[in-house]
Amino acid sequence: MFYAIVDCDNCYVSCERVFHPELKNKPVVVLSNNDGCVVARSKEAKQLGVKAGTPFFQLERLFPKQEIAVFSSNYELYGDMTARVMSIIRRHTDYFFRYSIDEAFCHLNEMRFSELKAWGERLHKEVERGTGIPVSIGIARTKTLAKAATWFAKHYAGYRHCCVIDTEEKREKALRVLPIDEVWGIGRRYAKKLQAMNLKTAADLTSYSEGWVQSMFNINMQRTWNELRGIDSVPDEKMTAKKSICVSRSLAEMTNDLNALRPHIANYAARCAEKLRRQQTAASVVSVFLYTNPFREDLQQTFDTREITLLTPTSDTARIVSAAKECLRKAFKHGYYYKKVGVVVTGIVAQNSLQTNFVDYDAAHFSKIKRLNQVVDKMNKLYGRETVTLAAQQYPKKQSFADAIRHEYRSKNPTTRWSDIIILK
DNA sequence: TCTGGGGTCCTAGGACCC
DNA sequence: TCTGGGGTCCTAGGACCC
Repeated sequence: MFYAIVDCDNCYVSCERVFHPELKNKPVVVLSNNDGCVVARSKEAKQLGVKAGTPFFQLERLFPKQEIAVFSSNYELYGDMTARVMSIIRRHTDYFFRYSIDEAFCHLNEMRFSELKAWGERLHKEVERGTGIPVSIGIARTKTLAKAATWFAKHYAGYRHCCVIDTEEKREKALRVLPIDEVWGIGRRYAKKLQAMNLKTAADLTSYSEGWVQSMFNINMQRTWNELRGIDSVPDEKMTAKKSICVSRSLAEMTNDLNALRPHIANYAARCAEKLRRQQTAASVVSVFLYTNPFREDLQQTFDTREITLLTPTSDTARIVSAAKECLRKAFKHGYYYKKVGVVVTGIVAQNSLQTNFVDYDAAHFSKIKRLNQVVDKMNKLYGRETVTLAAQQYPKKQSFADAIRHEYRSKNPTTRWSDIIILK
């Protein structure tokens, strides 16, 4: 069996470019929420030396002479575009699962090199034709090697967007070229540690014994070591079922006002409930956290969190919002300026296997609430996200959830918003 | 002035129990 | 005077991913 990983190139930038073809071959970046820092860069922006995570306010100072196109992040657009990419991938394989917003792993049966290569090149073409988004494809016997293959597909045009590692010779050659810090599973910290020991490529790592790797690092590095040697060690299940759901934001402005935090927390809690329902699960623990701004060294710092365990797991918006509001009230401390706040739900179970607590359980009420939430989800899907909300989710001054954070350079939503689509007569 | 968001896993150490 | 030992559970912190 082979794994293929299909990865959208510079995903957010590619999504924006579909509707701005004039930006092809130009430096483009996409910013995080609040227009905080750079989260996606086009190839040209990378070549200019724009680093991931650069704060936006530094960009102009660092690149005064360059014309760089800048977009605020527009997750509605990226979600819709990548869903289209995924549906095309689905048609090309018997089994696949989404790994992140812009990546999917596929299982491929035993095929010869020429067939694997042709499969990848065909998929690339169809995704590009169907969505306008370029993808890179890596194929190998383990997920880590497939990831390595996509690195080659992206870095060498000769692979025509698809690199296959199907023999021992190719595996060994690839490892000798792949820099240690490009290995999937080795981040900045470990890369530094390995480089300090004079290990520079993936092959340098695999030349050491498993015992050495285990004693110097941990079980994760041992898995990576095995995967690089061609032994499948990262099971699919490890990467699918979600154990927690979190919705959080940095606020546009710090606040020490409990009332100002309430609508934020209510909205994040409501979004958690929606996510639970979408994946047909329920949660039994609701928690809220409040951070001050770590960059403001002149101010007192605090990290406050509270959680509540519900008698029965639920995905009901009203229930989760009210629990979150209670957490907020208990966690909040006067005299601190909070900057980042969020809601986390854990203790997640499948909705159809709900362990109900009989003290808390009323079948008729339960099914009413379930229907209510279904109707709300449907309306919000049809007419836009905040068509129906709880009063607690309302911001003063009729702001919407999306307006409550800064998005100065946001593109329109040509694929999902009625108002932006030309109506045919 | 301005510094993202959403996840997972492992490990060490403390609390607690018998 | 002398200060057990093993198991489990929880939490915080640190590492990783996109």
